Amino acid sequence: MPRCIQNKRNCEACEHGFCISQVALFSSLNDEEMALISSEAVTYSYKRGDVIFAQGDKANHLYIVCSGKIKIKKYTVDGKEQILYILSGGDFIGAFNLLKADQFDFTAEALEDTEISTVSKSAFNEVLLKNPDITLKVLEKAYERIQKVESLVERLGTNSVDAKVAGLLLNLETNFGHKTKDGTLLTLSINREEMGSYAGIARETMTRKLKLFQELGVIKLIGTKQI
Amino acid sequence: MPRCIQNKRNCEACEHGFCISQVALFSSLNDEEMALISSEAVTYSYKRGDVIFAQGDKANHLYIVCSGKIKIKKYTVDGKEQILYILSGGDFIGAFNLLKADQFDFTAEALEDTEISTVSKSAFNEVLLKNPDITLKVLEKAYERIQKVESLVERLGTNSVDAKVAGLLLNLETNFGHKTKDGTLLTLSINREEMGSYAGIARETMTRKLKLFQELGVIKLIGTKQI
DNA sequence: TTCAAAATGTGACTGGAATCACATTTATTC
DNA sequence: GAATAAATGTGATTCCAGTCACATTTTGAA
Repeated sequence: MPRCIQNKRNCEACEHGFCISQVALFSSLNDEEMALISSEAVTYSYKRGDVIFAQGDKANHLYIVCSGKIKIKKYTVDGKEQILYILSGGDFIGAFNLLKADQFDFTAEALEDTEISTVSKSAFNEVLLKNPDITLKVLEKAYERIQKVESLVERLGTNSVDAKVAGLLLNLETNFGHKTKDGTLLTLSINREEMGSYAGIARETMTRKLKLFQELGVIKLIGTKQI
Repeated sequence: MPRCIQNKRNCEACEHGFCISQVALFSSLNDEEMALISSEAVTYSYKRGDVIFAQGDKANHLYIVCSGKIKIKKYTVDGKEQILYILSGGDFIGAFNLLKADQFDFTAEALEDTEISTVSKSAFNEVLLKNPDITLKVLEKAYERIQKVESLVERLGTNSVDAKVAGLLLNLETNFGHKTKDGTLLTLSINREEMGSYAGIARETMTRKLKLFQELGVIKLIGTKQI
């Protein structure tokens, strides 16, 4: 069950009551199935810093990001936070351990004002059984996630901190950057601490490396939120 | 196409011509489907150090480890090798990017004498289309892989090198350890360099930490290959 | 069995990131 | 808009893992 149930309600952004339209997974559903999921779905609102679910919580729902951004993170044994993914509109989490209602082994936290639709696994499974092709789409998404986290391993395995920062910037650029006339503009929803936590380095080091990269002319910092 | 085709032949370990029996994925197949895959499958032999496939190779086959062990690794931008997984009998790789015949983004190398059966993706897909329940099993395996690599991220994100080594040892213990009367015996198929490459630290540091752990009485080194 | 090659152990050194402390800037709340 | 809290920048310091060099052991091939 998601936290912050005080804001339980339907999604305002779309006609289905929740954001099916945004999720590629459900694009092949017919009206009936769409209705089934819609009737089951509940949307919640979160503000920056709100915990959506935490490591150890029961994982019996599927979480779809309608709008905003969230971070998926783990805590290392020495208490550091390690970010695994940053999810935005259309992304979902909690769908891969289909039938097993086991526990989350990571925490999800909102990075900005975010709307999340939840669907119970039982409803999701019901649709899945009738639409085997959706299983294939889920598998595709699982593969994408594998690729993402494996390349994160590659970045974390690097010794050079410069390379870690560069890798992070490239990753953020491809996922969240917008092309403009003078290069790619990246509007950050994460602070320096979180950038460090994603790249596996300390906050201060991130600050210093970004400054260094700017001096080298590779990037240009606009305020503290845009690159 | 796998490398080392000089040893192309059928698997000696089982009656199907390749090691279907070992793979949980195929346990629900009927004789006909079993025959289809078997007729397509080809088994190859590798010795320690042999490359099975490399980053950039065309990924149009599924690789099943019949016996032995292999490592799946990436190279970081600074040229270091980073191990992602160690696979042993019954494990497989190359099945998640089903229809896409794209390129491998990692390298597979034998850690010891190893037999690998390969099945073309087209044959695999054919069986998959007729057996939707196998897709679910594939998804389960994908989820297992996600969990493995995500916990690797957690370990690599740790600052404490002691914790990295401890994490590695626990991981190896659960996957490859054998219980004996005085604790768990771990027979290593990887050397100190590779242990370091899995844990994200240098070879010399691994040597030193193992020595330290032994002095602390946490582990006992038997020769260089058993813990 | 011998010899060469690979793996491991070990000391010395160094660099650079983590950490700490605190000033300064930016964001939030009332 | 003022007050407070959070985020960021920055210097100083420390420490420990990476690196290099080389001795020693183990392995494997001839």
